[in-house]
Amino acid sequence: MPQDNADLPHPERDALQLTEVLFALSDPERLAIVRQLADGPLEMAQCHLSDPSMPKSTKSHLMKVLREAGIIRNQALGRGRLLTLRREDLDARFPGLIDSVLKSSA
Amino acid sequence: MPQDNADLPHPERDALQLTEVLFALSDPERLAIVRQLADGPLEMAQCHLSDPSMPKSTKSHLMKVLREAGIIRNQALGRGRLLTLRREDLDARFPGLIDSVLKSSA
DNA sequence: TCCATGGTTCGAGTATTTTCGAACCATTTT
DNA sequence: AAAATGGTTCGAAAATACTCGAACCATGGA
Repeated sequence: MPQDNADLPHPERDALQLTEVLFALSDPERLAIVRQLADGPLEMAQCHLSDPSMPKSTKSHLMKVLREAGIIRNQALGRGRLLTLRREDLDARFPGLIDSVLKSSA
Repeated sequence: MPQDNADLPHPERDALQLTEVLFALSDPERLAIVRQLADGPLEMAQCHLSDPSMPKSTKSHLMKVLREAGIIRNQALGRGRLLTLRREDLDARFPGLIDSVLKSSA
């Protein structure tokens, strides 16, 4: 019986709030995650943080803030999680924002 | 003896931090202030907040966060203060960022 | 079926931000 | 010089956010 629940809530495109997005991006660790996802989806286990010894609950919380802001999609994949930057939604809602943030943080 | 002290510290252009800027912009009240300054400098007394009854110490603190992030300049003018969006510094450091934020919040 | 792997959730403690009054400072006006 | 105007700074209290262990959940492999 695959795909029971384990599905996390994601805000609709139209519900994305600029200030929430900016807040989520204002943390260096979260921004680093977003940058890793800029080149395409990544399994969460392959998404590494600056501090490799960080507890998984903390890592999970970082992802939650990004997901609830609508910046990333977090879906079940095998026994792990696939993270995707919601670039199309972000571009539609806040044109140029993600591009400039990614370029500025390069 | 005019212009004794009363001069606040402002970060140099090169010292601006993207995450600090994003954080400062992530508050609705602060973002609203930035939008008012988009059309040119404004005397602080003429810069109105969503809640007109907000104490002046709170207003001053909002300005402090924006100033310390390097988003606005706050200089003495007469018996008040002149607020200026540091658009050139921001554009030089984070091309397109302020434009997209201003457009997205319009 | 049992176990290992990868993650989420919850709760409590900690740290950071926000809020706001009181005190203070500078400039202009009277 | 005194008072009014416009702001900053300093605490301290309240609200938010972060951190992390423990418990739990789902999937895949032995």
